[in-house]
Amino acid sequence: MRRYVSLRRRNEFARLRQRGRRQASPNLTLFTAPAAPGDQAAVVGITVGGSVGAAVVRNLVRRRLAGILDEHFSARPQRMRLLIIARPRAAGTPYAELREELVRALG
RNA sequence: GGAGUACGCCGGGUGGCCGCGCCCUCGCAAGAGGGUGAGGAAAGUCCGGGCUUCAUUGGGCAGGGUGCAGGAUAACGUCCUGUCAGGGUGACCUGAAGGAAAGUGCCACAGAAACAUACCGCUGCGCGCUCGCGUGCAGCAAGGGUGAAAUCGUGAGGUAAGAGCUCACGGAGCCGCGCGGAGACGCGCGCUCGGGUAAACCCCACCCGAAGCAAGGUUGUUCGAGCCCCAACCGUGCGCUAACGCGCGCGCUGGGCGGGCGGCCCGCCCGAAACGAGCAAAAACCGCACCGAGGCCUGCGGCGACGCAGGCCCCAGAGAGAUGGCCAUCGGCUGGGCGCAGGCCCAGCUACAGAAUCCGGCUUACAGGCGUACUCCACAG
RNA sequence: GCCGGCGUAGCUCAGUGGUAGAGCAGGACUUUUGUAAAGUUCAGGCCGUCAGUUCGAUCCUGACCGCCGGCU
Repeated sequence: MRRYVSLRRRNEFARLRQRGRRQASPNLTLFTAPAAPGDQAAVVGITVGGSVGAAVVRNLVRRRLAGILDEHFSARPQRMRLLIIARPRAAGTPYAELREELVRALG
């Protein structure tokens, strides 16, 4: 079972972008907010835009980020809302580096 | 052995840890077990179809596409076998390859002239004189020069000078005839010998209704405009009149007006059948993931594309979107080092790329490797 | 996913089968005590890339590349 739930609706993404706390690092931009009432686990959205690369590259980045989050939340379950936006540089960043960056950002 | 051509394929294997979608079974549930899960291009969206909705009584115009022949196919701009032209020593490759003696347009600059022409010229005759030039008329298109292109090429004859004017060899054209071929076309004979451009308009032949799965279906609701007008005759009803008749309404017919036939016209239909606009909409289910122009194997027919028959198989599918991440090891290729050699060691590289309605093609991207057939060169027997 | 449109000077855009332009911006000069404005003048482009048709392509045809938009 996955350790987090996906954000689904367009307006939820928009709300998190506007109201969430913003945090930037070389490869990623993060928006975080406290969990909404009714959330059973962390609610996460991952955005990988067209500027990152072609479909194969975008899929790889998204899967790596999802893998890191899964590992992280299974060790330390957390209820929160999170939006991760991959920046273009993330395409060429190795897995270990990406994991370190994301884990540090999550605290 | 080297260089190359064509066709068909593969494009990592094994193991460990942590994970994901869908389906089935069990379970009240949390969950557990089992099965299954990207490509040759899934890409670009360039063609062709299936499917869905709209339109459909028919015709025309406009528009778009294709363009050697015959065939294959559900269809195609694709494929196959040929023809012709061009390229290559060759195996083979490439070609939007109908029509320019239907018509119109365009062909810059240069050049006399780009469509029918004569600048420098050549020749004959006449005249003039300063006696080798000028000029008039007639003939010629060989030479010069310009251009991408100047009207068959070369040689000989011929002539005042010349010219397919004649001859030989060669080239081209369309028509006619004969022969061969299913045809494109080829061969022979006769005839003719004045450009190019149709990926310019165009002509000819053939083909095409429009949109697209965010199509569309099922499950609702609100609003807007609109319900028509005119008329001689005819029919009919009502009213007035003693009656002839008159008036009004309706119908039929005709005309108008409005609407529809997705670009236009003819023509047709309708006048309340239905039309238009919005919200719902942040939704669910279907379409849609088992049955197909399906895949694999074998046989038969065909030069081949392909077709037919039999057997076996069921083969990804969501709706923020699964098919992954990390590690080890074995491979593969390239380079370097060591070794007589089998081989060993080190380093680097291990591609292009990710289904969303489904098929058939085309095009583009791609580390590296395999197989079959054939060609040329070198060497050996 | 499906369907459209556009690439010309640093920027915004014309253009057409025959030597590629305009405005703004830039350089130099004139004018001014100086600056601005104005005027004169100069430079800047393989017309997105690669093939094909043509004597000749920015233009016509095809394939790629990049950018922008619409459809629930």
